[in-house]
Amino acid sequence: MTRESNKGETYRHAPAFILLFLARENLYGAALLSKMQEELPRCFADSAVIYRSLQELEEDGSVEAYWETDVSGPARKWYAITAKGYERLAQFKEDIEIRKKNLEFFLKSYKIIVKKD
Amino acid sequence: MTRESNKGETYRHAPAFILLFLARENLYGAALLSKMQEELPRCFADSAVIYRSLQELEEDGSVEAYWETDVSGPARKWYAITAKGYERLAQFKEDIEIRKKNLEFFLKSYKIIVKKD
DNA sequence: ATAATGTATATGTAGTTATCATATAAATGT
DNA sequence: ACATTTATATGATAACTACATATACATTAT
Repeated sequence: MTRESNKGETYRHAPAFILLFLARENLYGAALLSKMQEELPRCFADSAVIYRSLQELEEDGSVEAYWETDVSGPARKWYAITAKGYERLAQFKEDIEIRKKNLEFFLKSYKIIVKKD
Repeated sequence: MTRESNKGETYRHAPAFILLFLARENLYGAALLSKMQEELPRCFADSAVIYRSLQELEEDGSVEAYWETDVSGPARKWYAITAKGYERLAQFKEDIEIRKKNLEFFLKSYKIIVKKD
């Protein structure tokens, strides 16, 4: 492998997980990142992934944004999931179920191969 | 999203799954691809992924190759997993367990959000 | 006043990965 | 001879990732 760096562990989950978190509550970018880092077993996101994915989701119409300027500190751009975002979230869910099955196939087969728990 | 094409669903599993299949039995590229397409819920691999990943794994020392020329049809390049390949497979297993947890987090949260089975 | 710090959004860019199409080659069928 | 089948391999473009860096505003310290 050219890739011995052990980097590149995000696996394109970003939009799916962002929509998931926004389905629970409206969030601005930095808060979204914090929540993900707290709650995900291994968080795949850094601020670049978050902000760029949010931009893409906004262009796509999956989320809507509004600025909060009346708080202390720099303005926050809050995001809310839209009807289209819920549709995409449902599609991601179908996709993730299949991906999970693939991973389960791997782990089941691995267990047989190494013959130990 | 710039990416409305609904393509790009491989998520970098290729080397992990190739090593898994080679841990069960030696295979040549085309046979490996067939097995994967049969056994994986959604196969992420096409022949380009298979052959390029096999090359990378060979350069890496994770697999060894030998040619079979005494069969009908074009020569087959068989692959066997090495000790180093088993090490990498074990690393992939650790990685996949965590990724599975992320997906389970997604599905569990999704279930709560949509409030239906 | 102004300099440093903290919070938040955003982008530059180089390296890596994925996709689809296409190329090469040998044996077999007609 | 020519097309078909099986098999390995690569070219080119698009997409994605990672880490660094930039921009901006407000608060706090000097």
